Amino acid sequence: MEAKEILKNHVGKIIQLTDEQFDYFFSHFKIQSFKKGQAIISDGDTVDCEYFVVSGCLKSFFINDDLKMYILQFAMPTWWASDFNALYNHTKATINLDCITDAEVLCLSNGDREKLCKELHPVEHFFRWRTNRGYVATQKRLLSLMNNNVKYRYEELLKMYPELYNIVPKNLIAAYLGVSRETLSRLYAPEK
Amino acid sequence: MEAKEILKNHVGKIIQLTDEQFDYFFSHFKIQSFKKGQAIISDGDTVDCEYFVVSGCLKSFFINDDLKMYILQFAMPTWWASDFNALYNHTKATINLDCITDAEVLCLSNGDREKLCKELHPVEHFFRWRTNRGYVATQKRLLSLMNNNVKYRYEELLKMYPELYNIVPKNLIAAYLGVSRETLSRLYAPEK
DNA sequence: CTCCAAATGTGATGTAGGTCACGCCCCCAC
DNA sequence: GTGGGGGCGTGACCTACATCACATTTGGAG
Repeated sequence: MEAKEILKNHVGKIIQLTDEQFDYFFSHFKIQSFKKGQAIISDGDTVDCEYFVVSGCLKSFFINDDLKMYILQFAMPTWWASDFNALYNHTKATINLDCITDAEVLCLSNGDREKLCKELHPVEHFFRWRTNRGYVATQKRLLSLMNNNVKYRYEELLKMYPELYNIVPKNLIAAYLGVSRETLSRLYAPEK
Repeated sequence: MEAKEILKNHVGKIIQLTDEQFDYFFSHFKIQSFKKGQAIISDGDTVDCEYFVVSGCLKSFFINDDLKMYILQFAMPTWWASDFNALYNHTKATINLDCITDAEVLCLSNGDREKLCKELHPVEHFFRWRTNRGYVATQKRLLSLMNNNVKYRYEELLKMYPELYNIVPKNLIAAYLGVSRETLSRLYAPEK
């Protein structure tokens, strides 16, 4: 399916736009292709865009002073990713975004999003809906991190996103769960 | 200051409404007063409203099977609180909301919020802005929970919200940090 | 096919924070 | 005043997970 179709489908689940409106909306996106391992946003960058994933898989992550990586989000097709803090507040990136697999994305600048939200009321509604979902999901993850052990969190993650199991190496899963790769590896080790 | 003034000030920082528009907006809110310790939302309730804090301090929290409490949010004046997951998705509450101190709130129903968002484009913009802030703040907290130890998180919290130190007992601070009250208490114990 | 790097498994040991138990203080309701 | 419950400190011990070290497997580039 075409990138445009995928976006149209996705947006169409939440709001109705006429074909002309959607064409206008879509005209603000730029399609970009990236190779596995390629960086889209790096720590310290100026962040101008958010990215709608058409194909492939991205990760957004934070690297701490000890070079330990924590993954904020895996972004699969129809997910949106960026360093939203830097994007909204016009600060330098503290979050990295790169490609776990080859990927195609649709790129929308902060300015164009705000322009579109102003011009087309339904678009503003769409982005409110999108952020609501992210907000609620992040709150749930925060609670799960405090309340559940690694094994439970791992199984929840795989239940929610089974496709990750095949695409994403375990060390990255561990970095998402906030645990060392060794501990994750030992979860299903036979009793000694 | 009047509840209406406080809300007007808060909303006015983000969007411009005419006086008539704001009066109309405000007419959908109900003011409510609660006593210290009183519950606003309890686990299992149907959740109809979100709450804008005019005075006092609320907490939203989750209780797990072992009756351990995890605090999602302290809500001070001009903050919004609810079980947003239940509210948006029309499910039963899994999050509780109650009063740490006597409190006055402005209550807005889910239906009225959606109606206002539809009728007044700026209102939709306001709520998008509000959720964006919550989303970004929750992501930061998630990273901090994975990356920083208790002492650091405690000091960050007090730096960000110094007023909590005087209002909120330490066992609740611990429940926010995701740590036992004993550990929090030992943070500044003299070396043995 | 071959080789190297990335991914993964696993043992030994260290440590932050949890849990349980107990005691004190303070404040407010009666 | 006094009794009781909430808030808080602290000792003893426990546990989940981190860290370091090294071995083994695997898959993709040449």
